[in-house]
Amino acid sequence: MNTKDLAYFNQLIQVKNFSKVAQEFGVTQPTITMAIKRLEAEFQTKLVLRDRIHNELVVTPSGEQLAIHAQNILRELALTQQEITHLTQDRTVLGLPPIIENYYFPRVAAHLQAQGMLANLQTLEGGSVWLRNALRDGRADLALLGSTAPLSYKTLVAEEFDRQPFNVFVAATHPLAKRKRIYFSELKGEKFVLFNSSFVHNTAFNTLTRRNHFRPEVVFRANDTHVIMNLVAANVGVTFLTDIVDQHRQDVVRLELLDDEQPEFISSIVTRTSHVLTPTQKQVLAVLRATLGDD
Amino acid sequence: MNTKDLAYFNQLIQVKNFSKVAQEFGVTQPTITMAIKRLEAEFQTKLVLRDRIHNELVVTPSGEQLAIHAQNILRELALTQQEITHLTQDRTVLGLPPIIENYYFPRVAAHLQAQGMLANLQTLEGGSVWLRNALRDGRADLALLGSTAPLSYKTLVAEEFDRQPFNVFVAATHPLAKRKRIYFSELKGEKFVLFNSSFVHNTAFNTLTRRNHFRPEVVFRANDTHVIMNLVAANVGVTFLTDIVDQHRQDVVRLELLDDEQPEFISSIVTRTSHVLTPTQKQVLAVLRATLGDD
DNA sequence: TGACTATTATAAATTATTTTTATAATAACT
DNA sequence: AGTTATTATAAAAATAATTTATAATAGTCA
Repeated sequence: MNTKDLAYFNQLIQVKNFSKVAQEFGVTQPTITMAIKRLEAEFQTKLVLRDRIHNELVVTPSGEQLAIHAQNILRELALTQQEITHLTQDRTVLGLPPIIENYYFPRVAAHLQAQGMLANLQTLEGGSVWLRNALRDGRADLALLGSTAPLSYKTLVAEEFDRQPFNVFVAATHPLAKRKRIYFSELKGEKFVLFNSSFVHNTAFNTLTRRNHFRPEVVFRANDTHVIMNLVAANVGVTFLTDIVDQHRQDVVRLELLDDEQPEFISSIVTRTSHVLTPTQKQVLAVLRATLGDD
Repeated sequence: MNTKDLAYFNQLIQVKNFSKVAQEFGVTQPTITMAIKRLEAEFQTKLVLRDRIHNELVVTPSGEQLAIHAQNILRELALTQQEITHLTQDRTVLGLPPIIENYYFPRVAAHLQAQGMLANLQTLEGGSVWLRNALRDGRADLALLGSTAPLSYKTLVAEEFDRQPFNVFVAATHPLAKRKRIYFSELKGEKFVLFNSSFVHNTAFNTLTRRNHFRPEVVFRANDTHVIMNLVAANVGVTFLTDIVDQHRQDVVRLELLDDEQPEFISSIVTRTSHVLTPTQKQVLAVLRATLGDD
């Protein structure tokens, strides 16, 4: 079976017009007719029907079924091409969410530079969820990801290297500032300044507010921890962050949480199950493990 | 790209001999040579190397990479064929682990029979783990599966319909028989008669023994709950089962567990994410939901 | 109604691809 | 050196895919 036929079919399912598909692929219309016929013969089933009454193409259940698998196969082929290109050109793309890039990466970068590996290394920035998908479809080869629960996917292998509790930060002048430890429920009624760009922080925060049955009043959301800390220092509100973004300021106090079963910021080195690592990628991985592992 | 080339390549990786692969596929040897050349041209990389010194075929990293994806693609194609066959022939294969078949299925069967659907329905028996794989590769279309944690896989959709706590069963003459509820830790030192064929029961049991730091003395394992119950009645040992396998006997007493965070026997209706259901399969699913859902 | 349009199907010719046949090349083994 | 096992190469043959040209079907509109 030719995968080209699957590509034709996949496109036909989308645009529901043989002639348009032919145009898009730069072939003539009978090519598409024949391709579909071949697939119908191969799977011994009708794939599309012509609804003359409403003048449109109807996809049979078998067609729907094939469409799903055709997509999977085409995705798999594209990924293969991506991976082999990275493999032969010795390209290494490391996915880094901003928080992890700020806190963990400088340490790693020094070691990588020392071994002359920073040159071949390309970084790809984005949120943890976005990067997970980038890793899945081959745009990245390795990634450091944050999560609240241990990552577990069939297509990805995650290796946890750090766990950080979430903390509450309040202005030094805030009534709670004298405390070292508080329960999250004590924040009921507080105003919050939150981190916008981190899916992980927000997930953890939402878990805690839901568990403690309150609707938080979020007065501002920022993408920069410095901005957040400045607002907290000015008593605009309190915030909820991990210690790894703390700048140890005089005017802001860190409070630990006393709650049982707190969410944690879990950092993991993640790779694709199906990916064969280049020597460089293996080295990068080794450096990541050595640098981040014994924390 | 022709998937036949992937099949040739996949086989070549296994047997590492062009001539043998040709034989197995009933083609001549240059066919294989050419197929590999086509793939190497397509992906612009060497896939295999000839190690003249050790006289064997070496697979390059790119080759390893392609091999992984070739397998995935071939599996996907086989699954497609399976699913379309079931779809066009209106075949429905329902996977049932023995415990679930005994307890839940009789109720369902009555309803299915009433609607004349029992004829087209084929059942496939096997352990929960084995059935999960059968479902994945298309040997089954639907399955009822037991598990200790909610099932969550990318390729499968699980719909929980029941949760049962595990219980301990002891002979009526056993010292613990007067109790209604016990802690699992109180079973330290007991002899156990266990269920052999259930992965789920064993997982749950192991979790509890590990958590309570003891090595259970298992004196017998059986595949039939009646055998187990007879042994328990005869005070050969105590057992650990869900209530759904209980036959409400006079000579055996059921004890509930008082432990926090007990494992549970979770029963789910499971289907494949990629699977398009036939009308019959939809009906079967509806009956399953209606019969099992409002418990 | 009949000309016109948009769409898909069919058949023969053409082109491209795959497989075979025949044979060469390489290197290990005796 | 001859033999064997293995893969590569080249030309011929066989298959398969695509195009060209045209038919078929049904809807649209004057």
